[in-house]
Amino acid sequence: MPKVGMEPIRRTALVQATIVEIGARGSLDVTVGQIAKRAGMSSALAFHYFGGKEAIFLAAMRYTLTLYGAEVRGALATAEGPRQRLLAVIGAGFSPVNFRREVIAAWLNFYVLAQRSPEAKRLLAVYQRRLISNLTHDLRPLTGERAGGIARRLAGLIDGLYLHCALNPKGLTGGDAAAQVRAALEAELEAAR
Amino acid sequence: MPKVGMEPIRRTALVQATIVEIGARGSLDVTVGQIAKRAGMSSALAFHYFGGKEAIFLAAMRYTLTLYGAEVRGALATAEGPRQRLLAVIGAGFSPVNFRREVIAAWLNFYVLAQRSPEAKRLLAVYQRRLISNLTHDLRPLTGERAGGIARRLAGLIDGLYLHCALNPKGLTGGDAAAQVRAALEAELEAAR
Amino acid sequence: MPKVGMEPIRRTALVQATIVEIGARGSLDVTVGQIAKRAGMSSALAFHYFGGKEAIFLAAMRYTLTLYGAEVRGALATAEGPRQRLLAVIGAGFSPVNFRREVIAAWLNFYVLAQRSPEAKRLLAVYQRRLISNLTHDLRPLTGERAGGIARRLAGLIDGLYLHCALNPKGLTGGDAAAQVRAALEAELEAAR
Amino acid sequence: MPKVGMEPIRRTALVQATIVEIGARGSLDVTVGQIAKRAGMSSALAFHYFGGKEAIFLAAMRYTLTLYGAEVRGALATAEGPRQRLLAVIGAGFSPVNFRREVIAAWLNFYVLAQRSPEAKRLLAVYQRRLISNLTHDLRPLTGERAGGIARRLAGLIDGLYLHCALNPKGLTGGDAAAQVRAALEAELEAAR
DNA sequence: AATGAATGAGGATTCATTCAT
DNA sequence: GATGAATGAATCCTCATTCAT
Repeated sequence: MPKVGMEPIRRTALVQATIVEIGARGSLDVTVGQIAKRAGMSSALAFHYFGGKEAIFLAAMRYTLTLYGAEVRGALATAEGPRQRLLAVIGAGFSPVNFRREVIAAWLNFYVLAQRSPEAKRLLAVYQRRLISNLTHDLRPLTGERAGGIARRLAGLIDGLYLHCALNPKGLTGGDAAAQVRAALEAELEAAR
Repeated sequence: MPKVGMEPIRRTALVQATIVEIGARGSLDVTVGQIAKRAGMSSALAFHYFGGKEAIFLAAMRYTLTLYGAEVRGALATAEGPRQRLLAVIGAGFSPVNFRREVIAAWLNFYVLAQRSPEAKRLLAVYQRRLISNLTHDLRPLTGERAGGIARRLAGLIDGLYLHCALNPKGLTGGDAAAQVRAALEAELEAAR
Repeated sequence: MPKVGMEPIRRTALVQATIVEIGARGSLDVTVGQIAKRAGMSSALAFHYFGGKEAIFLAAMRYTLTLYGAEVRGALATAEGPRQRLLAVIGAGFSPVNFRREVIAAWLNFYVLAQRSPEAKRLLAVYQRRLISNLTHDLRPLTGERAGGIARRLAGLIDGLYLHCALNPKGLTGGDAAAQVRAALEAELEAAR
Repeated sequence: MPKVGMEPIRRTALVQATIVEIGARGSLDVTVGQIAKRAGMSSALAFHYFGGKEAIFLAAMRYTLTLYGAEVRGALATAEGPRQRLLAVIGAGFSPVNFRREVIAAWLNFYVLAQRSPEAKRLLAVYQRRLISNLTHDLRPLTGERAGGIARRLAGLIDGLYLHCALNPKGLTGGDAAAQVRAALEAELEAAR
């Protein structure tokens, strides 16, 4: 029963299905047919809306990064003072929305995608730059010129813990991981005092 | 002209070719034909020796992990005292042998492989456990019961920096990365004092 | 904004777009979507008017043949005497209207279409019969019973020169080609004297 | 039962099957699967040996042109004097080997292929050049400076008659067609006298 | 030991065509 | 009258894997 204005609905369905499929199979070896099926349509329609598999992947990346960005902004909105803001930024990455099994697996595979897709690379680079920039901004009042280095280390730790969770989803909850990053932050603040 | 005793030579050639190919393409989407060609033999022979593509990948993982393990042991052999030993463990991961573009890309893809191959997962888990165990062992005399947490954070940071290098090989040298981990170590030691 | 009486306009637009597309791509591997797009409408509308791709092609053929026929009739209208009439028939095929790159390419592909479509075959056969009949009619007063053979040869030459132009549009202008046919006519007339 | 040295056999089988299929369907809309099936192998093997559909088509063209060229050379070998040689060249194109339904249909489609494939275009151009050159060479002693024009007209007529036969295989035998070209030759010689 | 030959299965992509609005 | 939505059926091409030699 065809209708008008389906495009955004279909696109969103495909993007979400893509993340789920990548998460389920743990790799980008996902067929457009699988994605389309999970999204409840034919693969031909997926091609119609996205033009190609790569474009679907990139849309899924953008969607994920947008979700993450929204979470960060939301957390920052209510945070007061640098310390609270740092905790907000850290917590956002491990919030239930972002720290789901499939999303984590998708992240991992976005790094793989970035190896061959310049646009994917660019998107990840933007994410990293923003994260480091956010952290640096709020570390500066607390740690002065050390802020940049600390931010880089915290960002590295965050991504590393994501990697560990991609390997062992059961072994490390989002709360555990966030606690680890907070502990690292405390240590760095302590050392910078 | 077939020869005897070729097996180990062929296997090694294939394993190294596998790492190079994964590095070159940035993903596990590497054909057995490509690997075999780079190793200078027919794909049929690759199958003869390994029995399947998965087995080739796993052999490449074991090879990489073995190399890494040897580097760690070598560095530990000459290190004296916990602090030196910690620096040795940290440095091993960023030594020129291990911190090469293709090896880093291969590592990333081993995490992907681990999503679908239990054996790959096991190998990576062993690696992580050993790393954390090594770090904990030498952190204990310096930080007591905090050692476990710190080790986990340092391990996470190490893997996270690998991830960053997989994304931007030019932006972060092995030396830079190692310095970051050492800085984190210093901060943790400072805070634990 | 739908209007009434659009049918003939739409049909003509589609038919002309078809010839242009066949000319541009040099083959019948033209999608209905491409044709419809060039004609400024959706492919669904093209189906609405023609019922199928084959019918669009056949309409394009009829259009082309009609144009050609009109050119011939127009040239004959002012020609006086058999010789003038022969030159008129010959010239019509190489007139600027018919001897355009895309029309020539379309002709070639109509021969291909005729291999599988009986209707296309019929249309081309009618064209050939008329051409030979026209030539024979005016050759008779000049060459008597030899007229039929000469007509067949002139017709063959005309189509052969079209073929050569389909291959190398730059190498042979319409004027050159017409001159060749006229030269052949002169030779035949000379020999028949 | 795999054997060694199959490549030339397979290639030839595919090339011949290609001509038959193009002839049977009357167009280049032939699937590699159909060709491979008729040649008695899987389509994967066809790709293995040729690398792509286009390459199969081009090989079929080269095969056809080579066959034609051999026929011409064979006929010229026993011909004495310019007139005999001209008749030999003319006859070769309509000999039973070349003037078969499927070969004629293939020729037609090679012209279509030439619209999009530069290599196909080149091959046809070489064929035309050789034909005209052969004819000119033997016309010169008989017709002097008129030779070039006559050769071009005869070549055009030959290709045109091929086209007519592609349309109506029953209506014009190879013998009829050859007779027409010979008649045109006589007329030109007569007129040039 | 080594490989050329061979294929089945699968996957991205295209497209003619249909249909509800 | 007109179109966006939708898909089934191809089709090209790839690739892991097997096998006879």
